[in-house]
Amino acid sequence: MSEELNHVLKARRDKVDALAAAGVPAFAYGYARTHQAADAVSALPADVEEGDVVRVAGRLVAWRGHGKTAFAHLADGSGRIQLYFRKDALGDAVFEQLALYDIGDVVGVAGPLMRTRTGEVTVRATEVEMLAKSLRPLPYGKEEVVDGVTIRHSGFSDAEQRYRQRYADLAVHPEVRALFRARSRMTTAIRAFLDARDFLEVETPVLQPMYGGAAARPFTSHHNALDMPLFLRIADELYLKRLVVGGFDRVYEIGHDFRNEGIDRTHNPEFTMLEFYQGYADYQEMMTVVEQLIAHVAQVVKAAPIVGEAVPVLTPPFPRIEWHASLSTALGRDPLLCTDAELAAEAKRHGIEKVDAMSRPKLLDELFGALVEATIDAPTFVVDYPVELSPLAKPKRGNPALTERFELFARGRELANAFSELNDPIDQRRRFEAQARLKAAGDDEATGVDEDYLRAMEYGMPPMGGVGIGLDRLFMYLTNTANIRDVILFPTMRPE
RNA sequence: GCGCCCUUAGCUCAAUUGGUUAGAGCAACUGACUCUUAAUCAGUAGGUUCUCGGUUCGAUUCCGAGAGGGCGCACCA
Repeated sequence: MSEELNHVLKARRDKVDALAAAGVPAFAYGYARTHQAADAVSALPADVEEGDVVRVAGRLVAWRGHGKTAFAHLADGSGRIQLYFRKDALGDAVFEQLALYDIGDVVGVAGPLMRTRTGEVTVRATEVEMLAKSLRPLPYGKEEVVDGVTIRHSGFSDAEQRYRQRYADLAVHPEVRALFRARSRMTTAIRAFLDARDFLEVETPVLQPMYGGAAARPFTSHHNALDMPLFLRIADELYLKRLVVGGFDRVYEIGHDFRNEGIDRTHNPEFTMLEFYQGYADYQEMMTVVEQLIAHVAQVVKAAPIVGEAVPVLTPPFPRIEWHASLSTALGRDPLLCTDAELAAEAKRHGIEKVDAMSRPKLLDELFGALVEATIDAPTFVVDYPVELSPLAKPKRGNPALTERFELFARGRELANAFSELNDPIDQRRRFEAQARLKAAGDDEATGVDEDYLRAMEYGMPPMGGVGIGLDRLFMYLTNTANIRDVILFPTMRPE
C-alpha cells in the first residue's frame, strides 16, 4: 500500500477535502483548553446536574452515533471524558460536519459539564473544532465483558509493529504509556536522590577520540573537518573520573552508552547508563549508597499507576556474600587454588560448554555465574572479586589476590557494578599497556593507552568509589519486564 | 553466528489431506436511530495470502532461496 491508497485512507483524505470545502481547516494551530479530561470529570460536584463550561482537547477514541445525537469519548494525557453532541444544540451545519469526524481525530470541544442518566460526567458540546485530522486509522482494540470479567482484545499485538510504530503502540495502549511514565519517574527519583547528596550532574562527550572504561566493540564514526576517527562512547567512566581530579568530588551522568554487539532481549546497541563517583569514599560506602538508591527508586516506581503492583518492596541492608567464600562453598573446594585444568574440569562437570577455549578469568566467571549468580533472587551484593576478573579495581586491603569490588545481583541478573577506583597512575599505565598489547594482537574489545587520562591521574586523583547501573536493566527488574525492547521507547530495529 | 517458530484485508484472526469465487469480527462506506458506552439494526465494499523460483491439472497449504520478526542458544569481563 505504497502509492495506491486503500479505501480506508482514501475515505479520510476525502473528508479533509470536504472540510476544506466547508471552509474548515483540518489541521489547527492550537486550542485554548480550560481542563484536562480527568480534571473536567472531577470538576462536576456530585449533587450538581449541570456545571461550568469547559474546553477540552484530545483524541477521539470512541464514537456512538444515534441519528440526531452522538456520544463519543475524548482522551488526553490525563484520561478520558465522554462527549455528547446534539443536533439542536450545535445547529444543523455543525452537526452535519460531525460526519467528517473519525476515531483518531484530535479535536477540541467546549460546553457545559453534565451528568448522563447512567451518572457519567459528560461535556454537552456547544462548540467542536477539528485540530488534526487522522488520515490513518489507529489500531484500537475492543473490550468485552465475559462472565463479569473484562477481557481486552488488543487491536495491535504484533510486537514488531509495536516497536517500529511506538507512537501507535502508545496511542492505543494506556498500560504502555503508564510503563514509560513510571520509567521517567524512576529517572527523576534517581536525580533527586543524588542531587540531595550533593552530586553534580554533568555531561561528558559521547563522541570520543579514544573509547574506554569497559570492554566492548565500539561504533566508529569520522569527523570530516578534523579528518579524524571518533567513537561513540562505550562507558562514561574515564571522563567522569577526570572531573573528580578537577575538584568536582561527586559527579554523576545519566546517558546513553553504545556497544556494537548482538541484540537480544537484554541487549540494545544503545542503552541508558547511570554512573556516579564519590570522592573519598570506598566501595563499602558505595554499597550503602547503592542499596539506599535502589530501595528508594523501587518505592517510587511502586507508587506508579498500573505497573506498580509488580514492583518488589526492598529494605536495606541487602545481604552481602563474598565471591570467594560463596563459590568455594558451591564448588566444594577453593577455586583460586585450582589449576587451570582443574577449573576446566569443574566447569565441564557443571554443564558449561566450550571450556577448552576459555581463559582462567573466564572460567572463574562462568563457574560463579552458573553456581552462584543464577541462584540469587532477592537483591544481594557479591563482594571482593579476584583480581583476574577486575582490572579496574583497587586491590583489597590485606588480600591482594582480591579486589575491592562489588556487584549487585537480583533475579539472577546484574544490576550494579562498583569499585574502589584505581587512582595510581603508575599502575594504570601498566594496565593500559597490557590492554594495548591485546589490541595489537587483534582483540577488538581492548583499548589503547589513554595518555590524556593518565595525565589527569598524574595531577593527583582522589580516592573514590564509582558505580555503574544500567537503568534499562534496573527498570526491567523493578517492573518484571522480560524484554529490554519493552522498556526502550524506540529500540534499535533493522530497516523496514 | 546456530536452532525452532511466525508472516493471509487498515487491525485481530480463520481456511479440513493440496481442491469451487481465501472467510469472520472490528475499522471503513451507504441508510435508520435525540442518554449511548463492545451502542443497535439493514446493506455495500475491501486481498500481489511477505518476495522470488520450483513441484503439481491445481499451492495460503508442499519444496528451495531471500527479507522481516519472535523465542531459545552462543557472544557480550
